[in-house]
Amino acid sequence: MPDQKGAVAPAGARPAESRLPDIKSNPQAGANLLFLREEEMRAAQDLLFFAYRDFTNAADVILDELAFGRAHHRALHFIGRNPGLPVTDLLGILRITKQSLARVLTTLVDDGYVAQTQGRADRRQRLLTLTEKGQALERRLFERQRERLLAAYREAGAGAVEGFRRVMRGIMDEDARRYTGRHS
Amino acid sequence: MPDQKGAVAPAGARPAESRLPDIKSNPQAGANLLFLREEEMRAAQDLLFFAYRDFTNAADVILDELAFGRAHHRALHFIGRNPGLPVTDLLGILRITKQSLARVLTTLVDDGYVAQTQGRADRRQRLLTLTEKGQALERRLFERQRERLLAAYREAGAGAVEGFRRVMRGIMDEDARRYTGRHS
DNA sequence: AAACTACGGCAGGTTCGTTGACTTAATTTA
DNA sequence: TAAATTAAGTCAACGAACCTGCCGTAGTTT
Repeated sequence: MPDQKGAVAPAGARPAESRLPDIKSNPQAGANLLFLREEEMRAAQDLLFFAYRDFTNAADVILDELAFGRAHHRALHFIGRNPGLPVTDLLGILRITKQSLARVLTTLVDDGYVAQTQGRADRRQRLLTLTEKGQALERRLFERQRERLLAAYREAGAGAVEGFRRVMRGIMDEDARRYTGRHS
Repeated sequence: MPDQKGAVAPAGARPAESRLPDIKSNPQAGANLLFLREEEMRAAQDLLFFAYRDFTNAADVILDELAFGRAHHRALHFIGRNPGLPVTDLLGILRITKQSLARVLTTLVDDGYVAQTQGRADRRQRLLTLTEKGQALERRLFERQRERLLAAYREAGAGAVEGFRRVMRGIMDEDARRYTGRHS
């Protein structure tokens, strides 16, 4: 969408003080700008849908092998990234109910991918960690997504990546912004 | 993650030709760079999860009112963006089965949000469009996501938005890249 | 001692995705 | 023109992953 403004208010066609499009003095240009804004927002909806769809899809081949779903992958990812995470915190990250998490967590623990250890400070807590088997699986899943991401990052360049990060963090909730800030 | 390279190879500590970290001559720095890369990729997984989670969530309040789900929203969005879209094309965009789509499409048509017209060139086709009621609903849903997105765009700035676009398009599949290119 | 919290589990329900088989109508191909 | 293919719809059955509401146990806080 390059330089649509120029098409609406070509330089030299009017006195100097109205070279930039002005919504008040030129309702036509204002409407046009609003339209561009709107199209930009809708295009972003597309971007989020397709990028998320294809990114998550990348790991599905491996998950299918093991009869696991994406919920299992999400749990593995966040436990791997936060060793010793209490169940309540994981629930807060995933924003699902205890029962939904229990279903995937039970199978992950039973199959030896995730270990639970009693909290020292608060013995009610079950702190979650990946076993070696769990780490190995998480790594396999990660590798698939990594390829895709690495290619995208390399192609886009460092500046684009920084912009990507800024916009993505702006889209998410305040608490998620805080959480993602901890890691960087 | 600013300027970690400087910490590994401080300027002036070595002859000029090795100021930039070199994986071959300095395996320690190489391992460190690989680690940074990996952490960067995992951080991106977080970004995609949280941004998508909170972005899609934004419209849920309205969907709940009408007893619709996200599948309905996705259909409304892509039909609204592509008036006269044949069913097969919509299936290709959403990457779901005919039956999954039929379930939401039937209710959308029955409730008067979506209209089907017979294709002129190929009369087997049912071309999908939003009715006025459908457009109004799509707009309401869109407004919720728009606020969030607009704030993120405004905060991040135009350069960051361009970077965001580049990375997102890099993550998605080839055909999705082609599709998203059509609109811009 | 009472109230609260962390975790687990049960019962039952919804949304949204799946496969497979079959029909109708229209188009394309041999 | 007959046969094959395609667009769309439909039925039955299933599965993944979410939900609410309720209860129990153990540990912590007030």
